[in-house]
Amino acid sequence: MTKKVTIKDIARELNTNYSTVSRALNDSPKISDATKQSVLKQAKLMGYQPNSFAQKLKKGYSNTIGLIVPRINRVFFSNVIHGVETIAKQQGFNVIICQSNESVKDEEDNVKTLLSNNVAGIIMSISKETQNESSFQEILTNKIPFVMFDRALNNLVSNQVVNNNFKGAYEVTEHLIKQGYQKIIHFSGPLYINIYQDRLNGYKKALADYQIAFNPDFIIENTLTKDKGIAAVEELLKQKVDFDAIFASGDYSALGAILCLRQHHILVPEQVGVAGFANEPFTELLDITSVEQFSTEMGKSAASLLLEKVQRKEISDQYQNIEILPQLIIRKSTQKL
Amino acid sequence: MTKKVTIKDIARELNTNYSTVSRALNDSPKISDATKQSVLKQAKLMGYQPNSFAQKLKKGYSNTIGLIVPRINRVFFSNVIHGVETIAKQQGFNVIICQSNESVKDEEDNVKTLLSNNVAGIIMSISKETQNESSFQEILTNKIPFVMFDRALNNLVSNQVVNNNFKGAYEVTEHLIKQGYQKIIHFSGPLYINIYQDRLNGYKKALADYQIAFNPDFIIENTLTKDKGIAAVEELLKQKVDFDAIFASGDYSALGAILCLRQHHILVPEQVGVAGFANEPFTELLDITSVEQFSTEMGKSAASLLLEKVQRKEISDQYQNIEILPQLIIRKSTQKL
DNA sequence: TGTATTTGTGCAAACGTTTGTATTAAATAT
DNA sequence: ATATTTAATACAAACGTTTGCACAAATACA
Repeated sequence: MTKKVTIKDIARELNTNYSTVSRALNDSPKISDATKQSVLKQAKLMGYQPNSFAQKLKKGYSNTIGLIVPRINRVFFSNVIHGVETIAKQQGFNVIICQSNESVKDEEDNVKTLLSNNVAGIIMSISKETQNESSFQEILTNKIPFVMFDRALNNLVSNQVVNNNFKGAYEVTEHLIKQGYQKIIHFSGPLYINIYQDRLNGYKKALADYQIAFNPDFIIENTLTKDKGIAAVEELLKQKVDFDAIFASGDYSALGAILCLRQHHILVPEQVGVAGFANEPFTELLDITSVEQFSTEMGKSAASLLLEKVQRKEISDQYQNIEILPQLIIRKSTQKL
Repeated sequence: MTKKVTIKDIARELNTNYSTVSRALNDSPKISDATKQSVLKQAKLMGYQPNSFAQKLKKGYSNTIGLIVPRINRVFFSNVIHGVETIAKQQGFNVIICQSNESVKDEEDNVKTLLSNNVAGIIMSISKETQNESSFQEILTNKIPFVMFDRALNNLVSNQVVNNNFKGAYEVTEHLIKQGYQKIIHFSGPLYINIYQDRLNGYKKALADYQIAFNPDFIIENTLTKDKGIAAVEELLKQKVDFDAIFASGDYSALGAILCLRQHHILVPEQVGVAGFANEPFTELLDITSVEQFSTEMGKSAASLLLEKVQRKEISDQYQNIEILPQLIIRKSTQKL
């Protein structure tokens, strides 16, 4: 580990004072162009790299923001991270990424780490375990800018960037109806999670708007995995339920449904239309209708919102609530016409 | 932003010197238990958070490592990140993640950022553009521990964690042969990239070992996308090439091949067996034989290796080369028997 | 009782910057 | 020519820690 070059070294070499070097490097108007040139040249020559700790210590703030996600290696979240990174970098900020592993305890640790790293602000999506703000109370009391995305606490007023799940579900259902499907099954996720509740509501509203009676038996609540999708269709067929479409609140269960239908030689979309939700990469590959959630956009929005707050040092009680409009992606699996 | 509590504040409150407070917080043996107690109590009371910049400045090193990947939101890389994070956290290190966006220039910027953040070491996978070490020369001259993973420069001696692509390809091919396939097409990626070259070599070796003549016409070099896979099969059928299996060096092109074959009512695996490489999530969903690369393990290995170097401050010329053994995942798409 | 040792604490320098103020030299005004 | 302003640079303090050294009090040893 060779000794680091400091501004003092440069100053010594140039027979000048290190404050001059500092100002020259920061392009201060008090320094003549000639010296700026020579300092810059010498700095490059000696391979000078500013010591960011010293800078941050002196300045009292860092150009770093924190990002807490439940899991880094999930398509949705890695896209959000990508979005956050993009905006942050544009504005000269670094991002420290933490994962909570869906655990409240880890979440709390992450918050501590970020705070002692003096981040300028924090963006987070809470873990599935998180029921209240105790794990990130310190953010709130420390009063640094804070933005929640996707999953948020509904009883906590804060800056938020969330999806309009209601609308997404409404559009899927509407599309199915317009394609001529009438008996639409809905695979829902656990209804205590608000996003699934919202989607169910969107589905109901669309039915109502098109004068289709809502049938509670058509709601199948499960965990939306591929296997649950298969099992659900298997059961429907066994019970000889009369249906002509499935709107699954998650892509994996939509896939399962399709695989099972195909197994039974039931044509998709001709006999049964199937749509998912989330626009997982495989839906494109398999031509499954789904709903794009613009995860990268969500990350960008969250970062923009946070950095706006950071820049103007406004920790006001003015909270902002940004809604991302999802987009229906129509593919073969629902195109009967 | 409330004023931060410092050790001086604590010292003042306790009518003692701040050096005593510092030592007490660091559990120095020179401090009596009584004072330690009272300091700790007071620190908690006042909500003290150490200023990590001051600490890092003073200590001259940080418990942070840098990670540069081409893209954060790729399944492979996000898994690697996950692995790195896991090990780093275990050992009390933070990770700063950067993405090069497959650009040499960004790569260079990332290196600069990381170095000025005084990271203790750097893990990276080079961009597709990167042909030599110029973009990260500074790491080498600064002599901080450095580990490359997956993509590495073949003419640069360094610590590496790479996949044994040769073996992976060999096993796929061997498996196909053992299933009774004899006329095996190989979709290869660009052969100037070493991983594809390695896979091709593995394929050739397996053929040789099982006394199957190598037919150069069976090698189709493209970019391994879904569309290229479709196009390639379309062409094979048009040319009436006699083949009974396809080993694609990437999963997407394997998928394309399957979709195209299905379109032409050719049964997979009965008439044609198809295998991919990388074990992308969708291969499991669609039952496509592929090769697992243990990306999370790769991240863990890279992090362990780096941290080992970091801990013992050994920047010796002793480089380590860790090989990850890939695993053939046999699924329906190649199970003729 | 006096000296040596241990134990705990205080003092002050240092890490590498930024930045307010002082100083000098040059340029302009009187 | 001298006084005044301006421009460029130098000096020094500060950011919040860690840590070597000095010191005082308490204990041990002779």
